[in-house]
Amino acid sequence: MSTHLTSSIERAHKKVQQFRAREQAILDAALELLIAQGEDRVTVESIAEHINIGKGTIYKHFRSKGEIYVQLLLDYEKKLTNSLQEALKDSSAAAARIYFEFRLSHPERDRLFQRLEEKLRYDPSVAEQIAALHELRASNRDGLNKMIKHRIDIGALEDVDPAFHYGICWALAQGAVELWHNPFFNDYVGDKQAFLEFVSEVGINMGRAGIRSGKNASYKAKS
Amino acid sequence: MSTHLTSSIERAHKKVQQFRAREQAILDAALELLIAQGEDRVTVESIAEHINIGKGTIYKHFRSKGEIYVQLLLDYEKKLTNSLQEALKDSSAAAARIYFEFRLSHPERDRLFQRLEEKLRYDPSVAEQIAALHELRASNRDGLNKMIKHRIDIGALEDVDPAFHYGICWALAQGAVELWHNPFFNDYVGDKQAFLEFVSEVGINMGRAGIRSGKNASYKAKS
Amino acid sequence: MSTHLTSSIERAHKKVQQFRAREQAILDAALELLIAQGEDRVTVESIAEHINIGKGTIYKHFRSKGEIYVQLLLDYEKKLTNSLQEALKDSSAAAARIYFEFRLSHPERDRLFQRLEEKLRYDPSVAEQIAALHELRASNRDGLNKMIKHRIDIGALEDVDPAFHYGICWALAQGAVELWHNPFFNDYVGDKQAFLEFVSEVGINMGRAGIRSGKNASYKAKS
Amino acid sequence: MSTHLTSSIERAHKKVQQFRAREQAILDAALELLIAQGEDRVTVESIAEHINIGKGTIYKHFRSKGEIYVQLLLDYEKKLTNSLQEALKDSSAAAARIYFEFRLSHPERDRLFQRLEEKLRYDPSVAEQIAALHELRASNRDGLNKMIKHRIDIGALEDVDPAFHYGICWALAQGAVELWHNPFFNDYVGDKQAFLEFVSEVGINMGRAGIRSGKNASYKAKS
DNA sequence: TATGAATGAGGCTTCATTCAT
DNA sequence: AATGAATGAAGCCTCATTCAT
Repeated sequence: MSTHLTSSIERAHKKVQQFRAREQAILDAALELLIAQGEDRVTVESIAEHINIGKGTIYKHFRSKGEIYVQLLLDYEKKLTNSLQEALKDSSAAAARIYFEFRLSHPERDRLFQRLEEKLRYDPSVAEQIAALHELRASNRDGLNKMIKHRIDIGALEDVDPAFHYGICWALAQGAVELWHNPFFNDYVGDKQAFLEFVSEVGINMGRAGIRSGKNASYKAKS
Repeated sequence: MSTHLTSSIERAHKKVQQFRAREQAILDAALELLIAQGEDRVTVESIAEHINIGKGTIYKHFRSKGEIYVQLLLDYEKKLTNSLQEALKDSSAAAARIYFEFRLSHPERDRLFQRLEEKLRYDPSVAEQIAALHELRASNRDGLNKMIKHRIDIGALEDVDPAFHYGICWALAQGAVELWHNPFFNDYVGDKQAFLEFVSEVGINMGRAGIRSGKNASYKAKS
Repeated sequence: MSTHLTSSIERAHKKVQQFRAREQAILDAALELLIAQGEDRVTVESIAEHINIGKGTIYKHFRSKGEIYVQLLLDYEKKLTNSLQEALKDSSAAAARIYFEFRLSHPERDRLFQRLEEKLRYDPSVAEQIAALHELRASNRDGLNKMIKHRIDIGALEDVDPAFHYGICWALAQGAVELWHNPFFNDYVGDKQAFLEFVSEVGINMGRAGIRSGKNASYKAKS
Repeated sequence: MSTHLTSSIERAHKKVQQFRAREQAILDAALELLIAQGEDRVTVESIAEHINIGKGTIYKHFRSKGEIYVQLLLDYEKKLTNSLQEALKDSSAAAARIYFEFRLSHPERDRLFQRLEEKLRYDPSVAEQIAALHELRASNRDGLNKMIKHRIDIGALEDVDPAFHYGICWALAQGAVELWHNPFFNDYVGDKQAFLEFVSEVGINMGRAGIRSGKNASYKAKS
């Protein structure tokens, strides 16, 4: 009886595990296809076929196509959070480096999530998860912000609104990612990998104090 | 007889003008709706309704939905070309400023065109126009390139592959545009306009010689 | 004054002539395009463009696209009528030869008209003209019929319902025309022209008395 | 357990059968409507409505409207193949009789398929199936050809290019089928069924040696 | 629970015909 | 009379989601 009970529990446990695994398989398949084919060409059916399950099964795990995508967004943001967490412990510029490296190491992925988020931003059926995503991102931002402030205080960064420092890093990373996918540049920039390194380098140094000329511009923080 | 002839010509002329005007109305409506609703939510029918014409009328002016979009792309690129032409006459940094200002002055528009181009890039039905677009852009790029080279020669810009300078400007502008649309940032960066100015400022100075630390990185030009 | 009047009449006359000529031009263009492109690919616009007139002009001459096509049908049938008229004066087999030659000399045209007629057969807007067409054809048929009867009487043709003789000639001509357009046969029958000659030959002799074996079949006329 | 398994398999089997049945229902509905209304008036929606299924369902079974039609073509040609196979075993004229009977027994169907094939012939989306169709037909043709050759050798058929014999049979059958649909003839030929028998009879005897007069025509095989 | 057949709203495009100039 | 811009019905096809088994 005891063995029976145990095995029953075990079986149930195994089932739960399988269920979880399948969920992950769906997410992996979706991500793979999204990167390979673009956001507009992936259908629920193609995801199901790619992992040999029925289309209906996907709807046992996710309430809509959108929910698959938000989940991907959340997972991605969590990874970034984890990477930053460590680097933010001291207030060095290390976090900036991590940030750039994280985003630029897989430009296709990064851009995909940008696009995905746009699609979902005003979809009421995933509003809740989008809110969770933004919360996560706010925490990352606040961590970086704190670091930026500290570096402004010690004179390492120019004294402007810390949001500007963050924003410009975001923008440069974002732009580099877009550029990566632009075939027009692919034919023009010879060594794309070297270029991304260059971007990181520039990005990390971008806000250093004393390097810009427009010292009296309106956006300067009033000391 | 002569007046009659004249008025006949005039009438024909008027007709042509009206036709052109309608074409422009379609383009304007398309642009307006694209910016307001996003690329995926605009239908041919909605464009037609927006200016109170029949769906079929649009196909008198454009062979496909895609052709409307390419036309918008071309018009935009031509405007940029005109703006740059002037500034590129001397080889100062003025062109860089123009470039940033042009792209950042209407971020919604700029981003829209980015997205549009992606959609059309491999659409065989507009391949020809896309080629024309790329030609135009290449000429802009070459103009900027020449200016960059000159500024490297006089020591004003760091001596790396000129494509890198161009690329990083493109990327920063691109990223700033994306950021502009990110509601997450909208809530965070207080004065968005000031931020864009900051971006321009940083962008223009980004590649100045002697301001970065990573002097021995692989991407440095061998002197 | 008289000259003035004359020239006025002349001008009016010329105008009428031009109008007629234009009508013929429309018909010619339609026929040409129909043969070149197939019945389903010809549009009213393409006809107008082909002769450099406005689309609307066509509707000054014909009330609908269908009316253009019926007119073509009628003209074709009239030509056949004229050709037969002569040959039917004596009651020799000459008419049968003329019939085959007429239909097989331009197989594309013949088949086109077959198709056109099908399209129009139940179009109420051209019912009247279709009736006229059938009347014309009936007169041709009756002429042939009379000849057939005579040849049965003199023992030159087998004694079956004359309609059968007519029908089988029609069918063979029709079939040969279809075959002419079948690419499957084009690759198979080496000398298409020779084949059509063979068809004519067989067709003319098809109903000769005393050559078939099934003498007691149900369709035999009871003598 | 065993019963459970069995019933599971049975259920799956049943499902497959139902799917097949529906596919056949679509084909049947399409055929019925095509014959009743003509090739140009049948829409995908009308087919769906006719068997009370959704428009989209049809696209689970066929990739395009064209694929429904090719399937009909293939099924038809296969039936003919089966019928001929038997008759071609000996080299008598039996196959010719079968051929005529097959085509003339359902003239509407035969003509429809002719028309359908024309429509699809250059549709790239069904090129593969059209090729299969032609292969099937070529095999039928070759079978008949062999029989014809044999009958020429034994002096039963006139010594002309065997393709001519085949072609003329095809043409006569084709023409008879066309005639069957021509309302002009419907009013004229009293007993249509008897007429078709007459056609068969004539067709089978058409090429018999020694019955034509034009013995020296260019198309004659040089003995 | 897993399945995949069924659904139908929604999008793009064509073209005969009308009508104001 | 000649024009050609405008129209909109009609057709094909896609795909997220539902639901019976």
